[in-house]
Amino acid sequence: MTDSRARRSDATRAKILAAARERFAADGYERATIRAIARDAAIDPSMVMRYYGSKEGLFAAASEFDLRLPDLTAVPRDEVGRVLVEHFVGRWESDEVLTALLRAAVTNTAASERMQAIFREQLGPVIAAVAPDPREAGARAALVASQILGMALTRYVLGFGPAVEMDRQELTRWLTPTVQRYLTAG
Amino acid sequence: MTDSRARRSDATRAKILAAARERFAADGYERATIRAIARDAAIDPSMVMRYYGSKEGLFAAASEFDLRLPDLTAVPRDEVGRVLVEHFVGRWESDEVLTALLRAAVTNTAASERMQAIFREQLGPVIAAVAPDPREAGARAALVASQILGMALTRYVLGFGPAVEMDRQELTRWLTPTVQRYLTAG
DNA sequence: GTCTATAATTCGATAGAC
DNA sequence: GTCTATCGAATTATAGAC
Repeated sequence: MTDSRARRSDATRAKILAAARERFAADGYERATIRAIARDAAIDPSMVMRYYGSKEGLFAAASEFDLRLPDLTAVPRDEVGRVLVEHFVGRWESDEVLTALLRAAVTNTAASERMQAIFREQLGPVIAAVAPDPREAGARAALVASQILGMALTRYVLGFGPAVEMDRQELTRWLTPTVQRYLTAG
Repeated sequence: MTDSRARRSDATRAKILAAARERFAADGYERATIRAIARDAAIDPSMVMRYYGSKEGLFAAASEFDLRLPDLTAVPRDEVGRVLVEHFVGRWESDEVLTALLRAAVTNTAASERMQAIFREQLGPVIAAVAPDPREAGARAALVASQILGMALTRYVLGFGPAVEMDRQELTRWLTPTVQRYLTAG
């Protein structure tokens, strides 16, 4: 499995996925065409179909994502908001998959469900561990998602002037009390 | 200008705009086709082109919008957050243009600029009138937009379970302190 | 594994009859 | 004002040569 053919195939697959993430992040699901992705990856469009079967299959492969959330039970209770906000801002700016997922989720059902699954399955349990009542974890996760996704929408997708010009520290300072309250307020 | 031909023309235009708003709100800019809009309006697709010139022209006409924001200077300072949140939630649920604009703005530059213009030109001055420092009005408007648009995204566009199940009162109760702080905190 | 060629759709937009 | 017919372009996806 480590001969030259397998390695070449893996490299091609990786190049396709990298180009796909960029295009889906920049253009959304419909406008990101297989042809453009193949052009960016410097390979033939038919190879994309060969490896991933369809445009939907390609998106599914390109949008796998792990939030890598920290364990909030190891954080002082009055610091969980700041820790979570800083983690999300850093995660958003270091990986374009989240932007691709957000842009695609608005018009593509599969992408929307994946986004929902990420917040429910990855953020939900982390919140359940620190929320006053674990039964409210879903609602609290939705509130956190509304502010985090709203920030990402205005800053990274729509590019609203003042939202883009804000530096990370100022942004974190504003969002921290909001998320802290959504996590722990009674 | 009130003869039968002019009236029929106006009625046709109105039907087209209503169908366009529905389709743009449900499908976004790319997936909402002129053919589908014309089918919904029970007219010929070529009439859409005749009246609005192009798909972009149709979207521009269908997405004109007035937030109808209240005058916050007439509201007690510690109530501006609640008033603004209640107004936005009501506005969002009574007019699908905002949803159409949000869905289209993610992949269409013109829609994104229009959304930005709405928040800058309509929300900006209202905030400048109540913010501690009017020079911060842009940043505060962006923060309010991030929470309002994020709520709309999770609740009306993505349809996250817990965000949809929350009733208006509960939603308002959670968002009010956030917006109040973005408006008036020092 | 990689490519050419093309099928099969679908779209926005136009021309022109009535 | 309304319609039929169609153009030209773009897309996903497939078939098959090399």
